[in-house]
Amino acid sequence: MSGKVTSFDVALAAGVSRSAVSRVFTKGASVSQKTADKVRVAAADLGYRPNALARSLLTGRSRMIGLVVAYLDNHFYPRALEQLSAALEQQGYHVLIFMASHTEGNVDHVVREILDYQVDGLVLMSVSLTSDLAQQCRAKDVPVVLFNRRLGDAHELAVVSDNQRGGQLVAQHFADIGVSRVGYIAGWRAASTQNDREAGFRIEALKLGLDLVDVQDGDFNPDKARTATLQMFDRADPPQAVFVANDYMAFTVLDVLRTELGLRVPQDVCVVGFDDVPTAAWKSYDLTTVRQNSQGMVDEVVALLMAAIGGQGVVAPMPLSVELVARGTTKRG
Amino acid sequence: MSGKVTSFDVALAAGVSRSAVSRVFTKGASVSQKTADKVRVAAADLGYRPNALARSLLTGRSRMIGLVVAYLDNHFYPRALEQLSAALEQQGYHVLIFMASHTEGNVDHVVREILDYQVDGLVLMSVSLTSDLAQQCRAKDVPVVLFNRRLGDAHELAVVSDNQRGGQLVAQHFADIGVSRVGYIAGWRAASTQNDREAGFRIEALKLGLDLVDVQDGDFNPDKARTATLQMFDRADPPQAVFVANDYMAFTVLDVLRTELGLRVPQDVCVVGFDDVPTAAWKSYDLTTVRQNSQGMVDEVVALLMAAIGGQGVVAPMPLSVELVARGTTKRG
DNA sequence: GGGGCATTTGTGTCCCTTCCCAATTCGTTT
DNA sequence: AAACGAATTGGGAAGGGACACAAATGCCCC
Repeated sequence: MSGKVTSFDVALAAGVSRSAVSRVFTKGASVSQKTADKVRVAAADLGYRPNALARSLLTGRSRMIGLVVAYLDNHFYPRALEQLSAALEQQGYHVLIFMASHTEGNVDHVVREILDYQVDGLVLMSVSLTSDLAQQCRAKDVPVVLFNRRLGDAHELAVVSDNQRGGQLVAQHFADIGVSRVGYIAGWRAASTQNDREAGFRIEALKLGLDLVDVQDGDFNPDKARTATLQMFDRADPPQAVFVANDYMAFTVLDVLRTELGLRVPQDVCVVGFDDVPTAAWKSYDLTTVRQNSQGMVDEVVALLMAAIGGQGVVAPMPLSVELVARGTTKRG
Repeated sequence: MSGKVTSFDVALAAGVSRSAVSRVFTKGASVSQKTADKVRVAAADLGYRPNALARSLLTGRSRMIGLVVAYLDNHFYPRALEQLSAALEQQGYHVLIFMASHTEGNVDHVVREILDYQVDGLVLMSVSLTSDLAQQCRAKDVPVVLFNRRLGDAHELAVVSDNQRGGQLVAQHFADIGVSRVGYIAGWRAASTQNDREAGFRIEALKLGLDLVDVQDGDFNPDKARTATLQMFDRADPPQAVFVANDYMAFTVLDVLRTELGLRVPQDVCVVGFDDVPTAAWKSYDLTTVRQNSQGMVDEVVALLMAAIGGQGVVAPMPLSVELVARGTTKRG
């Protein structure tokens, strides 16, 4: 029976005006207790709920945040998504999501579509934006927050971990456990996370006198990581320890080392990943890794969004601190 | 400069009326090539894009689908989410997502909020709805599709696999590989998937003369699954093979068997899961499992939604067929 | 009881588009 | 060239609700 109940219907039933109804559902509006009750009864009776679209059209705020996410197969992102969604819901925002995995390179197209829905802000998880479109977002006053990626733009809002420090920690850990010949399996070369992790690792390795035997490209892709691993160990003096640019690849690396190459971890070779996804703690992998504070990153993203939407000038925050979690894949002796 | 560009601005710039502009952006409207060009140039010039909210308000279609998803830590759902999102995007729909993991029991509240945004349809992934709210959705003419769960309502739209057949396949597989004493670690007892899998397994096990030594509750929760496993194997004659109600728990079961109980899989005990999530194929687990055709399920969901939105009467489809994928955890001899 | 102030209420116009309908233009036919 | 049907165009309304403003009511106190 309640096909389309409008504020007018409720007003009629409650014997008040449309605005009275509106005010009852608008926080902080001036309504007497008596009318509020009348309206609320009538509304419940008719099953009325304000039309969020109509409201948004008028207020200019949709209370929707657009989210573009690329890799849900990397376990880091489902968790981040879950946390982000929860944090935004708590602020009364909803998430309009878009999956970019299959739309390689052409994220602009989908971002524009999301923008059509008048989202109040945009979060990009490991996805880039052309500076042209970033410009448009700024013009439309839609804040854009990058999650787990920097592009290097001057006034971009990016939330990242201290990836360089993470790489550094790995090198130190290698030194601590007494390995000297090390290898690195890189992520996607265009990603700031990859480059920062590598830089930190290289610099610290050099400082500690570690011998970086080999570096291979893994592209944050398990298949590539497999090839990279085979390549890296197809030599007389393979590394004693491998740093893999993220956990997702590290799992494959471990599988290849054990299953295809018949090596024992950590006795024959040590492995360290990056992210500390839940799977890393599973006993079959028990992977030593650098933990990203994903909840902290998400909180920072939300804080940034809220501030920007509120019209406050915001600046990109400091990189979040990371910590090395030592597990079985580097337990020697 | 393009703070808020409306169709009026474009009309002015192109020297036509608002309606002309609208028609250019409405597929299948009658516009001459000449005006279309003029408008398009002006629009591109000003950076104009139609306001999806205003459009929806008028047309009564938002081209948004509400999605409520509970467990993103179970690897089955990120993949399903990715596929669903992709399939809907292809149909020109967008996904308004809501995470229910933390909002135990009270999904009604969030569904109502999503409904406020005038979504054209609703997908619930392993989440239930009170019949009261389901009634409201029907009244509002918003189709609700259940993914991977049945509730048993007469005219509910549910997309599920043939879970009973899946349980049956597992029992047959156990018989094939020559084990007779078997165990079952159950999922959440209120879930139709759990009950169907168990029923199929029990019936076929009985038929084949397998001895169902023990059944423990795992609640689809790895922690519970750990306890369940310890319990199940704390006896003189433990099962030779265990069927676990989903892969997500099965991984933990494998870890417990190997690490905590020192058992060899498959030599000492065989394990079979359900879902065939990507992780099941990873060499460290190499888990025998029942494959759910997740893409097929998603396609069915989308087809159902599109038909219902299009006003066609729709009925719940047949359960999708499953297949047993034999891997290392049941490779005996 | 009336003046003055504060609170509550209703009216009107707007948010941005799409759709309906009437009016105009175009192309074609006899 | 007139006439006619088809295609295109612009004006006005509506969709559901919020906000500004003016009107009305309530309240307190002298």
